[in-house]
This record gives sequence, C-alpha cells and structure tokens, in this order.
Amino acid sequence: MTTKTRSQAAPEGYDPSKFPAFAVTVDVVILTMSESRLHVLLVRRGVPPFQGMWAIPGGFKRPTETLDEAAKRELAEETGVDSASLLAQFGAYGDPGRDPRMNVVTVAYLAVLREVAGIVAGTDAAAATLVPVSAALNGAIELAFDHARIVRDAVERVRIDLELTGIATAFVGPTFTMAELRAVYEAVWGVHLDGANFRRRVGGEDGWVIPTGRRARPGSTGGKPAELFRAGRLWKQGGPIRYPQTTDKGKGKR
Amino acid sequence: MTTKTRSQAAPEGYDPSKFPAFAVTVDVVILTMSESRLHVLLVRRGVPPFQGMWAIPGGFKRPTETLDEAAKRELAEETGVDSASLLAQFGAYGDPGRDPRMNVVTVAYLAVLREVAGIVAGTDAAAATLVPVSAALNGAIELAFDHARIVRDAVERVRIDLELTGIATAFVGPTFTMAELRAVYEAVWGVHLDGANFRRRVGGEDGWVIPTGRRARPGSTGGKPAELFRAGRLWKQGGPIRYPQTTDKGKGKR
DNA sequence: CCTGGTTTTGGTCGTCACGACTGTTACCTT
DNA sequence: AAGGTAACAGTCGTGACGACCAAAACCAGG
Repeated sequence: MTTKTRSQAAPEGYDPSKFPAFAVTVDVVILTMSESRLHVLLVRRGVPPFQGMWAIPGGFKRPTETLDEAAKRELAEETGVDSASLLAQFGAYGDPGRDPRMNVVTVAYLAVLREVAGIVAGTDAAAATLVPVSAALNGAIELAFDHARIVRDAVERVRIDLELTGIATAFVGPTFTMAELRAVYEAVWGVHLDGANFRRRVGGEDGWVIPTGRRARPGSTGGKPAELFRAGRLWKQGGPIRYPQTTDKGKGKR
Repeated sequence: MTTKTRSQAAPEGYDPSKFPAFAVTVDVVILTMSESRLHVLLVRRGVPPFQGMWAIPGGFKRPTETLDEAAKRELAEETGVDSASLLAQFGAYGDPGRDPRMNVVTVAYLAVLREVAGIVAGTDAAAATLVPVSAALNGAIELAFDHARIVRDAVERVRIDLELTGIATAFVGPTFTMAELRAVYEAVWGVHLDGANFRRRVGGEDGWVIPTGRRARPGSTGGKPAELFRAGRLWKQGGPIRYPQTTDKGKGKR
C-alpha cells in the first residue's frame, strides 16, 4: 500500500490514520469447454441481495491468506476441484455501490478447467450450472452485481492469452487430439482454422506437443482415429497459434 | 463480490456476516522515457514503516470513488498531471503482512507520461525522483513493501502491451519523430530495430501516423531534420511493431 | 465383403510480410 | 566548402503462412 507520501503537507481534508474499511472478496470466473463451446460456471444466489439470480462464485478474503490462496480455496469450495489447470488474477473491481450493503472491493480470478463431468455434480446441482458464455455476455442470463462485466473481461482475457500463453492446453485433458486442441481456438476466437495447417504449426518439429503412442477411439461417426498428444514444454513461452489476420489488403491488425 | 453461495450449508468455522476489514489502497507505477531509457517515478517515504525508503506513490481508496478515479487522483496529487497519456489497472496485491501495520490490499495502476520536465518539479523535489527501471529491478534501489515486485509486473505489462496496444504513443509527445517512437520500442524491449524497416511498417500506408508538415530541429550533432508526425487512429487496435523473433532456427516465440 | 462417408494426416504451392543491406538526401559543424 | 551525421528510400532473398488437394484409416450399412 503506502500512505500519503508528503507527510508534512497538510492532509487535504482526509486523515490517513482513519482509513476507510472495505470488505475484500475474491470472485472466480470458471471457464471450460463443453459441446465445442466455451462455458462459464454460475451459481444461484441463496441470500439477498440479488437473491435467486445467477452469479459467479466467490467469497471473502481472509486476513491470513494471500489473494491466490483465497481464489484457490473458493474454487475448491465451489467445484471440489483442488487444483485448476489455470488460475490467474485478471482484475479488481471497486465501484462504489457495486454491492448495496457495504463497500466491497473484489479481486477477480480466471480459472480454466478440463473434465466437465463432476464439476457441477460436486456442488449442489440446483445451485450450480454451466452456461455458454454467449448467453452470459449477450444478456440472455442476467447476472448479479457487476458480474456481467467481470465475465466479459475474463473472456476477453482468454482471447488475448490464447495467442501468447499456453492457456489453450488448460482446456483439454492431459492427453488430447489435434482436433480437440484446435476446437479450443475455434471456440474461443470464433474462427475456423485449417486442420492441416494447425497440425503443422503445433506438431511441426518443436516441443509444443509430445506424441504418446496411443490413439483416441473414433467417434460414432467413424473416421480415422486421432493420435493422442501430451502438452510439451514450449507452451510456457507463448502459444504457436496466432489470431488469423483477415488477409484483406488493409493490414489492420485484429 | 458475492457471499457464500451454499447459504444453507453450515459455515465451516467462518461467519460471512462478520467479514474481515481491509484497507484498500491504490498504487501507481509512473513510467516515462528519459535519456532514451525507461524511468519510474519514486517517492521517499516520510513516515514509518519503511521510513526513508523509496516507494511508488499511492494512497487510500475512498468509498465514494471508483478505483480508476482513485488512481487518477493519486497521480494528480503526486505529479500535478491531471490526465496521463495512459492509466490502466494491472494487478492487485494482498499478501498478508505486506504492510506490517494492518491488512492492506492494494490495486496497482500503470501510468505512462510524456514530458518529463515539470513532473518532479511539481512535487517536493527532495521527496520525488526519476530512476531508471533497471536500477529498481536489479535491486540497486531498495523499495518499500512489495513495490519491487509491483514495478516488475508493471514493466512486464508494458513489454506485452507494446506489441498489442498503442501504449508506445503514450511515451512520446503529441508530435514526434520516427526515431523518438522507435526509441520507445528499443528501450522497453531492449532490442535494436532497423530504422528503415521501422519507418516502412509505421508510416507505410495506413493510419498509424499522420505527417504534420513540420520538421524537428536536428540535434547538435547535425543530420537531416526528422519529419514530425501525429498519432493516427489505428493505434487503438494494436501496434504495428512486433517483438523481433530472433530468426534463429528454433521458432521459440520470445 | 464391399462401398460410401467421415476424420485424420501429409503434401504442394503461391503470396507476402519481414529483416538485412545498400544507397541517397538534407542538414549540421568547423 | 568539406566532412560528418542522421533521416529517408530502394532492393532482395528468406521463410512463414494460408488455401487447397490427396492419401490413409476407420466405421456403418448393405
């Protein structure tokens, strides 16, 4: 933190020694892939304010824990998952009046999970659900507090990080096919990527993915069984796939 | 925020109704270019704890203002600048014990200023100074609290945003030369960029920069006077310059 | 067993962005 | 006026990347 620095100067109508008290909470935007679409986990509020409305899970930060630990704890309490594939802070929200009861500043985290099965089951089924982010973003589902904006910021963050981090691998399981990984990019960015070009970039020659000898069983529709990969070491330094430039003459980037 | 969602469930040794009180502060990392190097503004603490040490400016958030407003206010109080070229939130820090006096969660902002002259003069000259970020990062200057980490995160954020936002234009004045703009990239990234190629990318044909008829007066060392430009509209959608790929065989990105 | 459909996987090719390099212009200082 | 310096312009070769095509592997149904 830091107090006012010019301590000698007269505090202009404000006394630092009597600082205002805030409640600090941690909210977690839990994203996962389901049916080839990006989904967010929402819980139904059981108490006022906004009782009965959907919201993202969260809770008070405790004085003895770090923000990261608080986020991890909240994630575990809501989903039963003790360690997400990815859990990263992405913003703080403190507008006055965002909580009608008191002054609340919340720190928002983004969690990415694989294995949809069991997530909702881990909580009270009636109080937690997985909805497509499109429904949460276009207002089809009304969210409590300023959670609509928080979810929007989280998704925007994912879209950016997809290009420059290994966040894509957090959406898939420990082993995955090229098509599964490509589906993550296509769902988050809303674009179509050529399968052959995608394969060449990712499995080209470097350590993006490591082939396991095994193969996935083909879906009921037939087709050649896909090779199974594990994530390589290079993802820590940025992803291999770039957001496709519309290739139209204007070189406007994105 | 959001309270615990499973309100029926017994609160496991924790009562949400009596939430812990925190102090919430806003700290601002003020960056600017000076002598072709990236500098950060630091203030000397006049009160304990960490009295006499350097720190980044900041102060308590007031319940009636938003976080952005608090950051803007703190910036104005410290520098006299009423509107920075850029002011963006980039992180929250709430480790227990980061302030020995009490529970403090701080929200960190990044401010980018041009026109170094008058910034330090606007404050108490003895209490504020501009130091190269390298000195603050390598430990040559010891910072109070966890401000060393905050500054490091801020610089890392600038390095990333340089590639995908128009943050570079925030470092230069309303009119600038190609060399000035290029110096921003070279200083922040620590690389050398070819002047001719840089010019082609930025002034190529699009609306990155708009030529003003005028020319800058050459430095005392002679040389052709550089053309003066204004920032164009395209910077809002990402910058034209990419971090140079070392072009060595390994395609490791960054 | 054979055929059509589906999906993965490998191959080719043209375009163009980009970096390295060289050359020219315009202004300074002495 | 001469030399130096920095801005500005042109060229060229490499290589990344997208579009497209083709083969391989497997399933379902007849």
